[in-house]
Amino acid sequence: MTDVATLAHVGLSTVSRVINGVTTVDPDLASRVHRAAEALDYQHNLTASSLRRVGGKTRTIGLLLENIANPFSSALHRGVEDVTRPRGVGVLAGSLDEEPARERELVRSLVARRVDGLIIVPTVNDHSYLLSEKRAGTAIVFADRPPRFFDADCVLTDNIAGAVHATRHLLEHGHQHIAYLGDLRTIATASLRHEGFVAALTGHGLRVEEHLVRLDLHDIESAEAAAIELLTSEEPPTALFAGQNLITIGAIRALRRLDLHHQVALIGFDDLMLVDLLDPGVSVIAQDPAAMGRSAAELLFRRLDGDSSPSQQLIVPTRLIARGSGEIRPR
Amino acid sequence: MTDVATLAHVGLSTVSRVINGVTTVDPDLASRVHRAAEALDYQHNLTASSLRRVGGKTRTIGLLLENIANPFSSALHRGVEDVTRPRGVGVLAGSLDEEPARERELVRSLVARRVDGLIIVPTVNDHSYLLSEKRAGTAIVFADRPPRFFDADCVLTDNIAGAVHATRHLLEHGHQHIAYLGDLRTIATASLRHEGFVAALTGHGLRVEEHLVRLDLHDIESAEAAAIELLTSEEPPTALFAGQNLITIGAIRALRRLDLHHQVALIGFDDLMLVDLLDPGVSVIAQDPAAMGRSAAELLFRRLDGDSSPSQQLIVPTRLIARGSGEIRPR
DNA sequence: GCGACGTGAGGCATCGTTGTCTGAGACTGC
DNA sequence: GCAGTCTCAGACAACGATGCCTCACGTCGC
Repeated sequence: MTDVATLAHVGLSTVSRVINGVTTVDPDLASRVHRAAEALDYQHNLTASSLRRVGGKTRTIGLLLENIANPFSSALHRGVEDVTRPRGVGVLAGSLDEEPARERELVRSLVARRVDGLIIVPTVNDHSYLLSEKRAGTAIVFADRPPRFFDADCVLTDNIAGAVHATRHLLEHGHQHIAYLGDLRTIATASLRHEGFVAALTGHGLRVEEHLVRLDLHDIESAEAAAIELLTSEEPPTALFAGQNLITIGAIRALRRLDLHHQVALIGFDDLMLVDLLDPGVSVIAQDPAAMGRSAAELLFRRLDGDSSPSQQLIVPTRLIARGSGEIRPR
Repeated sequence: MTDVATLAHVGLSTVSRVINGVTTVDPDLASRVHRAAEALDYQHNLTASSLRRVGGKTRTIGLLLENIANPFSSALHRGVEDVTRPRGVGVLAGSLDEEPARERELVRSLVARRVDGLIIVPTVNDHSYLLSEKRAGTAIVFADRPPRFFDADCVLTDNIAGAVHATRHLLEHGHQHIAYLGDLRTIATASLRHEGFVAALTGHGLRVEEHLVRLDLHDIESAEAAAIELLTSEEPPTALFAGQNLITIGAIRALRRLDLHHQVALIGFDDLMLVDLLDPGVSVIAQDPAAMGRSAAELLFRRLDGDSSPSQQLIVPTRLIARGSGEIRPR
């Protein structure tokens, strides 16, 4: 910048003014500055700029996802990007892999980089560790899962309503023995879905058959194994409700392996690509991760723009997509 | 930091030394500094630090992908993350959506943030615009697609070999009339795959039947339409080779719509989730995007660590996964 | 006992910017 | 013609850290 100033025969401040588009600069000087900047291929340094600027915004936010590579997370990421990009804000994303230590470690490193805000799909079950960051002025929004012991905006899927919807759908198709395959109980969304499942059954005057409930499944293999075990047991279910997309895949595999995919009903929570091409097509409770990402980013920017109203909870509705597997009736 | 120094009754430099783990500090002073930092919940400011440090590394890299949300890109992203994380390096990722203007715009914004390096899956067909960044010391690695008019490391899939492999596989199963459905010709990988297809046919003594070649397909819908058109034409192909995953999905849809999925063979380039559960399973040429991401990141760090040897081209092999659809014989 | 030397702490300039202050010069109104 | 006002450019300090230099102090050798 000094070099540009020297070459253009102007003061340092004038260069700064020109770069920042201040209008009260003589057009002649401005064009000299531009030519000099061009000649030296000068690149504005945003880090130095945000260091000096009042408020010190870095125009960068942090995004903590379960796993960047999974379709739900990456769709959410894209939703966030669609909102940040027009504002010229960068996104530093990281995967937590359900490890609480990583969440804390990544938050630390993002705070050290002085991100303006954080969007977190949390794994930790106590977020009081974020209090000091919040006091320091970092805006924080939670997505998909709510914060615990901490007050912040969040964007959630209506997990209970979705699970109730799925379960009722199966009940309405005549099923009395519905199995539930769920993710780790430590994951808030997983326990809410389980809750919805239980609520729908009891609301329908049925008892939950505990032998048909399998929790703490976290990958395709364990879900497949659990489903096979259930389906080959003495009192097998006539329908399966899979609490999450990898579990749904495991369930599909199990049903096909046992050649029961036309007999036993299946509904999965969260949509999957290509399942419409299977026979039968897999019915799902679809979430809208891209919408969640967009909403989370919008909430974050509202805070960054100075909104200090009480924290909000946004609920994104789910929708049932009937494709065949959820409409199979019991024999 | 000044506050910490005051509270701990030490000099500013000592605080800096303690924070940076310099060992020549009196343990007594060090613990006083740590206590003071704790009490004030002091957070190290990495941006200011990298501004002052010699070399000025920000410990952040930029990653430009086709679209963060697509499975290939997000797997590559995860591969990059797995290498950057242990080094405490952050990743700023962005989607280009095949728009050259976005590539230049994003590179600009990343350079303004003074990233240490860039990993680019390019859309632009002239990368000479990167010369000044390279001179300024930004390490640059290309992934999936090579740079043009610019010298840099790159990590590529063996597109020609993969396409040859797929085509030969179909030829070996007796097909003489193979259709090719390809992505935008402006995309380097797409044109290489087409090239491989042509090479395999001519190498087998066959002419390319131009009426069976459809290029510039970029989404599911256009691919499906093109496939339907081919399959319902007067001289329909007995096998399809789909040049990319969305095209493969379009082809699957078309075959099912026409109920030809058990008659007409199909091989897709790039693997897809769940296609093993379809009937028939879809045979594919699988790439390894996570490995590409890891390799790209490793090449980048080698440069950042000072390696200045001539630029390398790393070729990641593909592998054919036979699942049924590619093994259908012509009638 | 004194100078040379090694060790570790503090002072100060500095990284690349921007915000504030000052002042030169033009312009207006009486 | 002069005071007052307005406009715009440049000098300078500061953002939060680190690198270099200096200096105090203790140790060692002669």
